[in-house]
Amino acid sequence: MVRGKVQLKRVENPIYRQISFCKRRAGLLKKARELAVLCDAEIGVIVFSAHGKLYELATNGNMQSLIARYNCTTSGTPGKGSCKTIQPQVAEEHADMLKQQTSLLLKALRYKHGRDGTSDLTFDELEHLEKSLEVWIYHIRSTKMQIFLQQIERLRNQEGILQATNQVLKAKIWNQNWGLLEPNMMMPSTGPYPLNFAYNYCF
Amino acid sequence: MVRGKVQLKRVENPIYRQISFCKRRAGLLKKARELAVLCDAEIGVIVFSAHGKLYELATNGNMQSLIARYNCTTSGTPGKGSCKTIQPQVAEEHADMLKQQTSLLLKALRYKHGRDGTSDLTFDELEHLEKSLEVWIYHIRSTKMQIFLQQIERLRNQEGILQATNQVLKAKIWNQNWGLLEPNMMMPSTGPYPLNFAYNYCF
DNA sequence: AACTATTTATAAGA
DNA sequence: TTCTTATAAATAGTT
Repeated sequence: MVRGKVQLKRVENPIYRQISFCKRRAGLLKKARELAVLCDAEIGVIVFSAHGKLYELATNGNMQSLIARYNCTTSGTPGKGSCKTIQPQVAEEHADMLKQQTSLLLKALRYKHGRDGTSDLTFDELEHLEKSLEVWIYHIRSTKMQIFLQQIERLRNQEGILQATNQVLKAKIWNQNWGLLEPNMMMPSTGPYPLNFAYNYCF
Repeated sequence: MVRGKVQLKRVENPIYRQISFCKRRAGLLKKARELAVLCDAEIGVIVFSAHGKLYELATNGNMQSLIARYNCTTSGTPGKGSCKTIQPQVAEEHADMLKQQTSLLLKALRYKHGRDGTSDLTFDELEHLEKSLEVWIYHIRSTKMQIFLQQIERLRNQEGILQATNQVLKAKIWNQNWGLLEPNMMMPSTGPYPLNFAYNYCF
């Protein structure tokens, strides 16, 4: 039985802590379900036990769509700090290299052009040009493949959340079109929804 | 006072529903905080009222990191269904176009090459080649710019969540390296963490 | 898992 | 809204 008020501190006995965790977790999820039904709310609860086990509840049946809605609602206040990425640097290097080779080829062609149809380019120069072209093609292909492979992997990972985001955004747009929500919902100030919609949908 | 058991159905009177919502929401968040402290759990609660207002609790102080951890933990079971994207199609078309022009240019160079250093290409043919090259460059640049612009926008949107993901994953890797977690945590079967880490970090 | 003495939450009233 | 209070619900410790 309960002896005195519960102290708001970690239960030290690991057995009791585990029992408490089970009971209170069940209680929390029950409360969440009740709140959702009684008050017409949409609720998500994520619980990680001390050992990393995940328990979850999404009253709409889909945690991803709830997270998507959460991200949409909070999109006006994105996390600060810079996210250093590797890929853009690599692609930038490739781009610079391609630009150099482009100008080289154009220069060679213009040189030939200036000679009024007759070529001064030697066999070796042409061979060099061909090799450059092949290197160029190689880099274009490898860059393209890199991008595609990463796109595919990323899309696979993000598929669910983007779909859910789109559902939420489509619902918002539908509601906007039909004017079923109050004005502040029709023109939310928390984020540029059509922009996010486009980017999330396309990418 | 409470009269009889509460029926698990929507409170019809909107005034009472609103009052119930406030009280029960406060209760739910309190329970969540208690569970987190008493039982050493990490908990996130997201509540959307019927009118779309957001209330949230993340016991670690950062909902994004919790969502990131959630996504990592559930990454073994991604949402089904296809996410149609526009960008890959566009890029594929560009790629095909580039491939055609590449083979065209190589063919022209090989033809010239076969003539043993002397050019049979007329001024018009060279002009055509130069124009093709310029079109090629234009498409490379526009494709590249498209990709970069979308990358930038997407990175801006995803910055926060990816950072948080990385924190969680780095922590996992650190724990793996130092063996602080039990074996099943050191080699989780729910997803390829290093792979996800790499992709999230790079892209 | 089940029990039960208590604490805690909360619906309705003020 | 906030406080009060009667009652339902949750749960800590035990079995």
